[in-house]
Amino acid sequence: MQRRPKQRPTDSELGILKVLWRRGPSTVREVQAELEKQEPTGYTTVLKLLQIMTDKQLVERDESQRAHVYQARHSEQTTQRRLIGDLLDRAFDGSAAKLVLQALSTRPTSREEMQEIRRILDASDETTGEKP
Amino acid sequence: MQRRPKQRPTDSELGILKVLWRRGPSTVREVQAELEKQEPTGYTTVLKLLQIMTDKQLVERDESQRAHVYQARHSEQTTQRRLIGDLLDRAFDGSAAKLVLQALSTRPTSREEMQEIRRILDASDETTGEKP
DNA sequence: TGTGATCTACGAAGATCTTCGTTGATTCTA
DNA sequence: TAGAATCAACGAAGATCTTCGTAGATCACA
Repeated sequence: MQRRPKQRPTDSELGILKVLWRRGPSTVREVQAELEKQEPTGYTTVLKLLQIMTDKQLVERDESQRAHVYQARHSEQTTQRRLIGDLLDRAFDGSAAKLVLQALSTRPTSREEMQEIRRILDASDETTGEKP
Repeated sequence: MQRRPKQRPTDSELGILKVLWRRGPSTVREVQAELEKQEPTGYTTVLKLLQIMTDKQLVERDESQRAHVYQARHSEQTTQRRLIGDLLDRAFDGSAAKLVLQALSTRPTSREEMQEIRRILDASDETTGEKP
């Protein structure tokens, strides 16, 4: 009854990754202090999660100091893309366009951001060949 | 140590919802037969999941016949929006634009779909006031 | 009518997830 | 140098997730 090892980070793991992306390499204590600002989080809870995340290859551990230093193994952007790819396959038949349309109609988007999206679309046009 | 009841469907539950969206109201047997096409899935496994999904309010059950008939409680579009909103909050600081940019740079998008996205952007422009 | 097929309900096993207490080692400090 | 603080490691508890076996009710039909 074994399940395929899921590389997708859980909610708690994602919370820790966010801290590591923001702070860079950090000790358990430092991560715990950051998380504590948002909601009560025990020290050993964070430690255990980081140990599990090390096993899962989500983070790397530097044991050269007594207080081990952890850092995210993949960048925020890479992780975001994986999460999107995951969601695409699970709920959008793999169509990025479907997801984009839903996303745009769900949340407010600033003018600058919409311009940026247009720029991406235009750039993509050029690579695939623009119509005369 | 109780967790907040998560309304987000799990992967297996999403698989069942997909069938219900495609087929409409269905019996356990019908759902199981559909899932079976993709991978071996036991009858009681599907039954149990549908019972749990009934408790979670993900589906509605019509017990007027011996073979109960289940149907999705929320549309595919509504569920997709919830999943996006969830992902936005968990990994994109709530910014739809960030997600859209990553999605577009991750998966190939057809010309027609890009046109559709532009149309959405333009329509959004009109509501917020176009620049002179 | 009786036998086999089909259905729901129930519980349990094994995996994963999250939290936390305890232990023993190391470091700091009065 | 003795006691306090800090650290990693470990295990366990309780929740959720997924799968499946079994029991009991109902139905089809020979």
